[in-house]
Amino acid sequence: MPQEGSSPVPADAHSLPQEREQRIAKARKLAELGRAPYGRAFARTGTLAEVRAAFEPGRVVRVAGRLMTIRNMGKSVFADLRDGTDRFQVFASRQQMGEEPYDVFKLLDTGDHIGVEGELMLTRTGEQTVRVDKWTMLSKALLPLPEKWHGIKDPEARYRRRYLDLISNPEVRARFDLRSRIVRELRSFLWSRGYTEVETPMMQPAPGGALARPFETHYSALNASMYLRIAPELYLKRLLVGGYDRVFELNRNFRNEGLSKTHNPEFTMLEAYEAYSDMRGMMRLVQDMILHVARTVKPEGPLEFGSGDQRVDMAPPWREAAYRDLIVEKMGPDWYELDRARAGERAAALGLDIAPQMDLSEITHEVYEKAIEKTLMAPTFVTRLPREFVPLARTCEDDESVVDVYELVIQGKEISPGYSELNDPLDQRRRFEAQVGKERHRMDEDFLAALEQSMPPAGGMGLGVDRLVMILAGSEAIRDVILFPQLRQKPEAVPDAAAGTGER
RNA sequence: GGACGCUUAGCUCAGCUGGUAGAGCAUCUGACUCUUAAUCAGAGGGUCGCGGGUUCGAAUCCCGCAGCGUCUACCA
Repeated sequence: MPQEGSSPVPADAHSLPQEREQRIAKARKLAELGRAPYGRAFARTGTLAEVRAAFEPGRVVRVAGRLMTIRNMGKSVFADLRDGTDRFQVFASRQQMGEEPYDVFKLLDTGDHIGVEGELMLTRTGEQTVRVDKWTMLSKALLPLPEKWHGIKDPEARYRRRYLDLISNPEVRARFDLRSRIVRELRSFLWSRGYTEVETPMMQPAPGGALARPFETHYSALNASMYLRIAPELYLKRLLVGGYDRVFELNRNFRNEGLSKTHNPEFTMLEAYEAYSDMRGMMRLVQDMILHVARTVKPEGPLEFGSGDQRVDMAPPWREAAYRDLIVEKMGPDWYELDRARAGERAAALGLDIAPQMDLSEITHEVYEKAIEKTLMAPTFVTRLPREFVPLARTCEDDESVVDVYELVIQGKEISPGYSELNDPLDQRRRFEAQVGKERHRMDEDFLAALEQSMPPAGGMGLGVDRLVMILAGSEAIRDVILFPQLRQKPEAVPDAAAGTGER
C-alpha cells in the first residue's frame, strides 16, 4: 500500500503533500502502541456543557470531543476539546499521567477526537479544566483544521465542505440550529391547531400544483417518466376529499430553474389546507404562525429582524392591501384610465424595461413586481390579484376580474400565498385544459376524479420555509440557510478523496 | 441564460511597470510543568485553477475553458 519513494505520487495527494502523510504515520504509530486510532463508543459523564454546568473541583468525569487547539509546554500540555455543546480545556501533565502515556498523548493533533477521564480542577487563571488521568483515541484526523484565527472564508469551500464551515464559524452553526427550531415550531404550531402532518409523493407521474419546470427522471421498473414534484398541492387536496379537515406537509419541492440569491432548485415548502375555511382563514393562520415562530426566535423586545434597509418590524396588525390600491398608490389615481402608450411611458420613467408587446395589465404587473413588491418591508397581505396572473385560483364573489387570494410579502419577498380553493371539478378541468396548451404539463385526471367525488370548500396556504428562515436569521442569501446548497459539479472531487487508493 | 469580477502553501492573505514566489496560522525538529491566538530558535511545504499563445523570460500580458462571487433574467 505505501508508495515507494520512486513511484509517482497519486495526483490527489498534491494538495496535501506532507501533513496528511505525517498524520497517517502517527495513526500507524498509535496503532503500534496499542491505541486504535479509530475507537468505538465512549461512555461520557455528560456533554461538555453539562459538565460545565455541574462543575465541581475534584469530581472525576469522562468527556469527549474534538481537539481544537493544543498548547504544548514541554512537560505539560493544555488543549481545548469541543463537542456540539461547548468547549472545555483539558490539562495533561507528565507527572500526573506517567511518562509513556504522556509521550503518546503528544502524538495528538488538532482535529482529532479523543475521550478523556480525569478530575475537574481550576487553573491559576480560574479556568475550568479536566486534568487528564486516562485518555482514549476516538478518531484520528488526517486533514488539518482550517486556520484557527481567521477560520474558513472562501465561499466555495464553505458550501462544498460545510462541515469545515460549521467547525470553524460558530455563527453558522447557530444559524442552522435556529433553522431547526423554526421548523420545529412551525410543526408544533400546526399540531396545536389540530392539523395532521402527512407525506405525499415527491415522485409524480404528472407534476402539478404550480407553474414551474419540473425535474424529470425515469422509473426503470415501470419504464415510465416520473417528475420530482413542484408542489404537493394536488395530493393534499385529495386528502381533503378523503376526509382530512386540517392537513399539512412540510417538505421539499423541486423546480428546474436557475440558481440565485433567493432560489435553490430544491427548497422547503409548507402547505396547509383547512376544510370549510377560505383565504381569510389562512391569512389569520399564517399571521399567527409566523408571529409564534418569531416570538420563539426572539422571546422579548420588539419583533424586529434584519438590519439596515432590510429591517423588518413584524408587530401586528399586518397591513392588508388590494393589488389595485397598491398600484394606484404608486402610479397615481388615473393609472387605470391611461392608454397603453401613456402607461408604458410612466412605467419606463421608473426605470422599468417595458417591452413593446406588453399589454396594459402586463405593464401594471411589471410595476407591481419591480417597483412595489420589493419595497414592502413590513408584512403585507396583498389581495385581489388580477385573475390572469393566478389562473387556477377562485375569483372573488364581487368581482370576476380578481381572484380570492392573498400573497404575503415580507422584506420584499413573497413568503406565503393563500387561496380560497377551487372545488368545482368542471371549472377546474376547463382551467387545466387552458393551461395544458401553454405548459407541457399533463392533465392530472386522477386529481380531477377526486374533485368529482366532492371536495369541501377549503382554504389553502403555502409558506417558503427557507425564505422565512432568511428573514428571521437576517440572512441575505438562501445558501446561508441551506446546509448543502446546489452548486455546479466540479470536474475533480474535493481534494484527497482518492489519494492513497492508487486510482486516477 | 447574459454582463462584470475573482482563483497564489492545508487555512487567511501579500506579490509594483513581465526577471523564476512570500508572511501569519497549521506541520516538522529543539527548548519550556498553569497555558489559553502560549512563547522562543530552526526546518520542510507551491503543476501560482486548467489549456493554449506572445516573449530571451509569464503568478503577472493575450485567448479559450472550468469553478466561485456580484448584478441581471425566470421562478417561491
